Amino acid sequence: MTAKSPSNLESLRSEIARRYEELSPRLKQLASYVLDNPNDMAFETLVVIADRCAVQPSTIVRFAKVFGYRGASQMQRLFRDEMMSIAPSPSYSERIRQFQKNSGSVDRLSPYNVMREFADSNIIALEHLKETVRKEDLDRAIDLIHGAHTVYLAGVRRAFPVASYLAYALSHVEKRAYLLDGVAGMTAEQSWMLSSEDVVIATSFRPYGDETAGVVERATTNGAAVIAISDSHLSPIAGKSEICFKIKDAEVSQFRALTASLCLAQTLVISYAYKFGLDKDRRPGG
Amino acid sequence: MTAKSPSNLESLRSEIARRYEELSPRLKQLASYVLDNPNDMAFETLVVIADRCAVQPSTIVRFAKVFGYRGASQMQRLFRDEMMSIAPSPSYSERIRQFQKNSGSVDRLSPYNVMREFADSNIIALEHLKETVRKEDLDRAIDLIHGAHTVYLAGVRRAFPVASYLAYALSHVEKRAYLLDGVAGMTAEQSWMLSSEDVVIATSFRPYGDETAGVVERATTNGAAVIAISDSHLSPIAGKSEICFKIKDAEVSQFRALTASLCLAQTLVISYAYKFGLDKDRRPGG
DNA sequence: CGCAGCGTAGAAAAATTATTCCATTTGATG
DNA sequence: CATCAAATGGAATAATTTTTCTACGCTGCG
Repeated sequence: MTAKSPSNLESLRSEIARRYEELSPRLKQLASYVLDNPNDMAFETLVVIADRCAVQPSTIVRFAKVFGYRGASQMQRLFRDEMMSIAPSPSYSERIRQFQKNSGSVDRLSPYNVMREFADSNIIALEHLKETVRKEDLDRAIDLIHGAHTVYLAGVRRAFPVASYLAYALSHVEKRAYLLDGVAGMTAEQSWMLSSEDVVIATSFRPYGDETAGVVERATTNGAAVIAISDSHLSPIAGKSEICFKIKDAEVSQFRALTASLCLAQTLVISYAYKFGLDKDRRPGG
Repeated sequence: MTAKSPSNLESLRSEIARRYEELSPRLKQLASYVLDNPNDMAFETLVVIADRCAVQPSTIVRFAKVFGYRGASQMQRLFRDEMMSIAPSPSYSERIRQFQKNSGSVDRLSPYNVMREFADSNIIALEHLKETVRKEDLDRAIDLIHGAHTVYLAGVRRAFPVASYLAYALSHVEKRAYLLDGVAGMTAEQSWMLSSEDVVIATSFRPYGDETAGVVERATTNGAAVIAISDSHLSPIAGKSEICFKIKDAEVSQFRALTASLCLAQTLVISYAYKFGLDKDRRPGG
């Protein structure tokens, strides 16, 4: 009876369904509960689950063993994993950890391997991005951009490439865009122009630059909406923003990448272009 | 200390953000982990969480108490509830079906799907990068950078973020780097400085900018080595360069990305840092 | 009617997990 | 430089959760 145990929820499900008829009454009872309440299975303790389907805790253990698991905990893990993969922040850190564990060895620091490692980390970051960015935020951001007279881009140091890319790309989809580049130390003067008709897209990563925070400050004072791209809800720009995209970019031994942030930036621009006019045949990305 | 405790994740989040500054170092450490890894909070045991953010289990309990909970378990419940509400009854196949419906035809241009498509394309581009970049080129490029007195960065328009990122990153690993930004129309004057001791990293994509080509021209005249990052061996900068990395970046309906190029840029900088000194304890990627 | 075999409940034991407590460190202040 | 309060780590303890085990009851069959 203790043979192969299904190693993913899907196959466990079908296994339960398949063998349902041959189960004893109590196990049937439990089986249908298991199929109907996967999230209880993921979160609750045996006592709670047992209680909810009027069964003894030990029955759950028996059930798990019938399906080839060592114990109920083992079976529960399937449900948790499943949930993890659906849920908002699907174990980014977990995957990174896994990945970094694998890549330990002698020649790890050779340029070629650094590149591979970087590429892989970025891939993970992009997958993470797909799973964490919320539809609604994107939609709102794009509407904000559409409504704006001019979009101002703020970002210094590591965030500067993001800001400059946005300025470039927005101009190419015929959206008025102004890069607050601080040339000639005129950040303050530049941000003075912000009005309630405008939108600021501020990008800032730890350690947060004062300049960007200053721009955001000024923006809120002047009534301009702020879209933040940042790495934490604790960032000084997150609090004052209309929408905050929390991006988790790849990191290889302390060096952080921009891949995910730029992917989001591109999404914003292109979605804007798709949604609000701009002749599709043109080549804004050239 | 045991006052009102936030009763939903959202308010806990903002409460954490609000009081972040007044927290002790360890609690801060935990706080940012808590904000960044909600699913770990929901699923893992205290020991595991504690381990992952390099803190004692007891610290988590203390943290929970600071925010008004009776214990860590109480606080964890919030995270679980949140997750529950997000994945109401996440019949797996149901979800899959949902997803596939979304990504077919009608709604393909919705921001959310644009982002997914973009992320996927970038992933493919990164896979491609891993396969096409040659070890030897990387090694030579890094040696060139090492040998250079100063590294000059050239790149306009779409290539500008790459150049600016390189300038930023190189400075942070203590390599003299100078961004030829063309401010005040001084590209010519700026590139005049190039000497045979220097190296130029020139980035240029179709349609190739004259400015960058001009810099490369000047560099070869002055005897400076050129490392090119471009999309074709036929590009005007490819011919005159010591090394040319041919990058195929992702492209979603005419809009091209920068992911692969930036990944390569990061590889160059970090490999350089690994290979030639720089105290590893420092944080150049900040 | 008694016996065998399975299924079950529930208590007891084992394992795991959360919390408390105290000694030590840290950092600030007079 | 001594002193104190706050913060911290880590072991001890408490709570809980899971698993095992045993005894009981039911059902079918000789």
